[in-house]
Amino acid sequence: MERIILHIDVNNAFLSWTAIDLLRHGYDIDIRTIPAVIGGDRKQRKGIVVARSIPAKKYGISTPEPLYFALKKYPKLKVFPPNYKWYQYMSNKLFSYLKTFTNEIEIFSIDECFLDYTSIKHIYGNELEFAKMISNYIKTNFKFTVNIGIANNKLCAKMASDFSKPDKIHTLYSYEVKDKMWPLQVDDLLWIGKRTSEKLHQLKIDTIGDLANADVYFLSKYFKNNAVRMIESANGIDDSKVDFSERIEKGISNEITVVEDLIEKKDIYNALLTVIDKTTLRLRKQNRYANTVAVILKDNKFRRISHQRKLKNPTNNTEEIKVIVKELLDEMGEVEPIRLVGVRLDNLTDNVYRQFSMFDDNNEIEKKDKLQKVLDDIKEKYGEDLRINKN
DNA sequence: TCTGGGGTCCTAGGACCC
DNA sequence: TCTGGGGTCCTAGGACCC
Repeated sequence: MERIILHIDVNNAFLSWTAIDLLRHGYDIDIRTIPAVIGGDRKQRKGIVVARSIPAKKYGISTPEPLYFALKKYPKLKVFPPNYKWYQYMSNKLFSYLKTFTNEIEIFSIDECFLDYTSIKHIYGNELEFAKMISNYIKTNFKFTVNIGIANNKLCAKMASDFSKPDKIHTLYSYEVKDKMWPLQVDDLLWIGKRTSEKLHQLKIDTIGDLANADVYFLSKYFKNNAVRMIESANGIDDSKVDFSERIEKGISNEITVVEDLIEKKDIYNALLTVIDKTTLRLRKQNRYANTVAVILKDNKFRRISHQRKLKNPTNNTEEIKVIVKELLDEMGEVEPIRLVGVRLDNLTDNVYRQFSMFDDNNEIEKKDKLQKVLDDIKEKYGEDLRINKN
């Protein structure tokens, strides 16, 4: 039996959700109807456009582009800060509603998901009618709009939801791929990013149809194992399942752009300390442990440098990770002025299987973990910004 | 005053083992 | 004065998504 997959995508999610937030607080303009963007603080060097309204798009404003450029294109542009907690709330509201129909929903990001309609079609009937129904419900009750793509697999459903916006429902059934997808630029195909599309254009592969009919041996010379996947995608072939199991992150990371470039190693390390606190706390909240620790830096020329280390024993202890981060940072030697510092904890496991060596003091390790728990509890109680004075 | 932050997956090359 | 081949693990960096 052929599968029926829906891809549901919130139109201009962050901007729409901020618009709703503003309206409910008495703001008299719906920022979806004027040239407006959601953007970071330029003084904090976070000045990029995260989302833009459709009127802003008409001035050529795109995402993610520096706010500086966006304002040059349209100086009267309205800029609003992001509110991620609110976005998460709206996101949950949407997904909870969709889960009243089926649990076969894969949350792809904060504002989009796949829904496997195959097994509920006999209950709710024709998928197009169903899509219209949920689309209307969301618009009426949640005050934002979505695009819905309907297809026989995830890839085509996602491609379809992207066709034209906002508040639209598109189908891209397998038999429609040739007519609806092949004429599009190869750049529009999922998983074909900037680098790959540049290479493809050099090879005179410009449309998705060109790629669909390209010779796999020819393409393998340039894209290795990817070539097969790319050609399959262009033909609208995708066997991947809607994965509705609870998503467990493989690794967690935090990074922060610093206000002024850091030159001294000790300043870089100090900036990393705050990041480590944040990341390790997240890890402990999940009751998990990291087997790999990585330090990530971005220099003033926007080059990323990273060093990582696989650990002998998994840990989620802040102090232990600080020591490793320090060592990794020292390993990196001389670096250019640094604008971003980050930490990534990888290869996460649920249980600590500590291989205590006979030289380790088990009591010491247990004490450390207990102290960590006490500190976490204090932070929980008094807020994360509390800094404990060490004497 | 130009360029965020959080993820996943892949690859090339080196180390090391048999 | 020659020097394999396969496999696994690890690291650094790149590409992609939102």
